[in-house]
Amino acid sequence: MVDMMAALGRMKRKAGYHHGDLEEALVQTVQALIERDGVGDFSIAEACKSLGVSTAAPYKHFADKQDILSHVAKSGFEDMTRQMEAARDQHPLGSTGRIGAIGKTYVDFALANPETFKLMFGSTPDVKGNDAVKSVGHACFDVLISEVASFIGSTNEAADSLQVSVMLWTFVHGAASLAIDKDYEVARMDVDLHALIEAAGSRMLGHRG
Amino acid sequence: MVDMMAALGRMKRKAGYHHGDLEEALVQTVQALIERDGVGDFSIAEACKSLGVSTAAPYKHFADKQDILSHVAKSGFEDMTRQMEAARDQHPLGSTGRIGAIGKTYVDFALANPETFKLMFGSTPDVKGNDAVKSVGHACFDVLISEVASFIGSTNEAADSLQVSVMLWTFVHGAASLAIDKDYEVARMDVDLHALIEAAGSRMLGHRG
DNA sequence: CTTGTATATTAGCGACGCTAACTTAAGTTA
DNA sequence: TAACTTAAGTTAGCGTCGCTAATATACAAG
Repeated sequence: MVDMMAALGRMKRKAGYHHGDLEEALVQTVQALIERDGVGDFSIAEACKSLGVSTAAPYKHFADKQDILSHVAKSGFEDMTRQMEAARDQHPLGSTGRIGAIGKTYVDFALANPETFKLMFGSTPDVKGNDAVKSVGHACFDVLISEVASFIGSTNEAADSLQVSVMLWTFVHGAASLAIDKDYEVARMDVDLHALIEAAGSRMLGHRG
Repeated sequence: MVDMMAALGRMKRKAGYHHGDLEEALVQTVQALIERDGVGDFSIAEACKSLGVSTAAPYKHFADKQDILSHVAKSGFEDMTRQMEAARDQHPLGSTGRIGAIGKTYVDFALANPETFKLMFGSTPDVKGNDAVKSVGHACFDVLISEVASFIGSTNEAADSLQVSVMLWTFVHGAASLAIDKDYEVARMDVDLHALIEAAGSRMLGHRG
């Protein structure tokens, strides 16, 4: 018993105190469990078991379950922002390709991390109210919004760029949501997501009707 | 004690057996609790308490919690379908007003029953796999899809009406989702939903570009 | 080496989902 | 009406979970 615990401890210890970095390890483990079981069905207890710590240990690092979820959501926004910026930067300045790349990355992130995506944009009050989450959320939105704004703003058509930004975000978010929830499948529609987004995007960025 | 129980029983008895119609009462009570607490936080136990039955009673009518949720989702689709048909029928045949009315009802239903809406379109496998839910879900989709199809089909533009249907559904679903999850607010955008939908709808039903 | 603090443990409470065994009421038949 | 069947409810209890209190332990600093 003591031997096992000591061995486990050695495996996970990296620096500092007993576990090493239980806080970061918990966020990663919980994120994996959320993707496997869903936000509603995962348990902190299982995360503890797989990390070899007691079920009381997390409460030295987090206030409660919602607090852990907030950290997972924050990490998700950081990842998403990085991916959107990288995709955007592969297209020349001022081109519509930059906007398309951001939108496609938005959808691809949702498909790759559906439950984390739902956590990020769902309405759990404690997560949404968290200041750190709000902050990284704004940074993430700004990548899309400011890109659209700069493109529309540099066009001779004087329509408000904010309205177009909202329209694009709305559409891309709807596509991501219906795709990850398998609603297209349930409605017996097989949808080419990237083509769909391109078609809608050109209508919204083109002449107004 | 016996008096209390007898009195409670009398209050709720309407027809048939002990409670009257615990099955229907549970679906309604659970739906209300879901709207108050969210799909993830409500409890069957509280529904039982408020109905004056033991916590074991529900399992004479439902297999498990997911089964109750499926019945709530089914009821939601039935309500939504009725509302969409009623709104559609207030506009003349063949007009775009019929499509707009359906879309607006979709969003209004989501705003009025946000947690039920998330249950209906979220990806809980047991709920989505339920045959009764699938059936009423198809009926609901068909109201929108067939209306769009009949409008586009009667137009001289020969584009596939299915693509436009998908685009409209996607947009309306995104607007509903971002609105009920308060994501527009978090991104500091105040959005006039009906105007947004009208603007996007006219772009999608208009000339392609 | 002692002291202080961050980190972890054990033990346990209350709520929940669900089951097993039992009781009661409603409907059926003689 | 009395006996039987079955649907609908009860009580008791198991295992899991979120979270807390009290306690132990490892590291850091003086």
